[in-house]
Amino acid sequence: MDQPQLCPRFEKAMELLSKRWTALIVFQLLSGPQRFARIESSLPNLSGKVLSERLKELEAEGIIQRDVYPETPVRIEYKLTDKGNALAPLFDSISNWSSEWIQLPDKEVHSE
Amino acid sequence: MDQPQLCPRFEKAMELLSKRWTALIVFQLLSGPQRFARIESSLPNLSGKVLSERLKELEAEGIIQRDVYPETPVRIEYKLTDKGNALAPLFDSISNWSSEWIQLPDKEVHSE
DNA sequence: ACACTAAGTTACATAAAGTAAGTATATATG
DNA sequence: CATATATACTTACTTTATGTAACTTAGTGT
Repeated sequence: MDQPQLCPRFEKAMELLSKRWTALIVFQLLSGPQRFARIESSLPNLSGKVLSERLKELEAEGIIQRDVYPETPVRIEYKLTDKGNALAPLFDSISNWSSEWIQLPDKEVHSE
Repeated sequence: MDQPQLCPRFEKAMELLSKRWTALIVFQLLSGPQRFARIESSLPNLSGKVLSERLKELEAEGIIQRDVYPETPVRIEYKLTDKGNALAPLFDSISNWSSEWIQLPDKEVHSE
C-alpha cells in the first residue's frame, strides 16, 4: 500500500516548471536575452502582471538574470543563467514527443 | 522585430503539460496502472474534483486509458497508453536537471 | 431496509490569473 | 515650465481555476 516518496529535488522542479507560463517564459528566453515587452508579445495570453510575477520568481530561483542598462528610456534585459540554459534538453524532449505523438486537427475547408 | 512562430504541435504539448497537475498525474502513472483513490493519495494537494477533470482530459487526448472491471465494488484503473508512456524521457530530463541544479534549503536545527 | 465501498459529482468558498488604467523615471518638445 | 514619449512595471477590479466537504450512484452483504 505504501507509495514511494518522490525525490524532493524532482518535486521542486515539477512545482517550478508546472506553474502556469513558467516553462514557456524559459523557452522563449532560450532564443536569447530579451526585454519585458518582447516576452510579453511572444506569449499572447500572458498578462504583464503575471509576467512580472514569474520573472521575479525565476530570478529568485536563479534561472534567469535581470540586467539593467541605464539608457533613456531604461532598458532591462532578461536572460537565462547556466541553470536556466540547462533546461534546454527538457524542451527537446517535449519537442520530440510532440512531433511523434501530437496530431493537429484538420482545418475545415469549403464548409460553413 | 518579427518573432518566429512556435510549432503548433509543440505549443499544444506545452498547453497540455503545463496545465496544473497534468504532468504529475502522468508521472504517477509511469509506475503502473492505478485507481482513482491511489492517484489522489499520491498527490496530496490535488482535489478529487480536479483529478476527475484531468483524467477525462488525458483520456480525451489519448494519453491514458480507463479500464472498468465490473467487480464489487467496481474497480476502475487508469493506465498510460503508448502516447503516455512516450513521455517518460521528459521526466528523465527533469530528473537530471533537478539533481544537477536544485539545491534544497537547509533544514534548521537547534533553533526556534 | 440499512450499511459498505469505490468512484465520482455538486454547491459553495478561496486563490490565481486576466484587464485596463495608473505610476515612476528620464528625456525631449514647445 | 507644462506637456509629451517611452519602458517597465503596479494597482484595483473582474473572471476563471482550484479546493473543500457533503452528496450521489451502483452493486453487494447483513
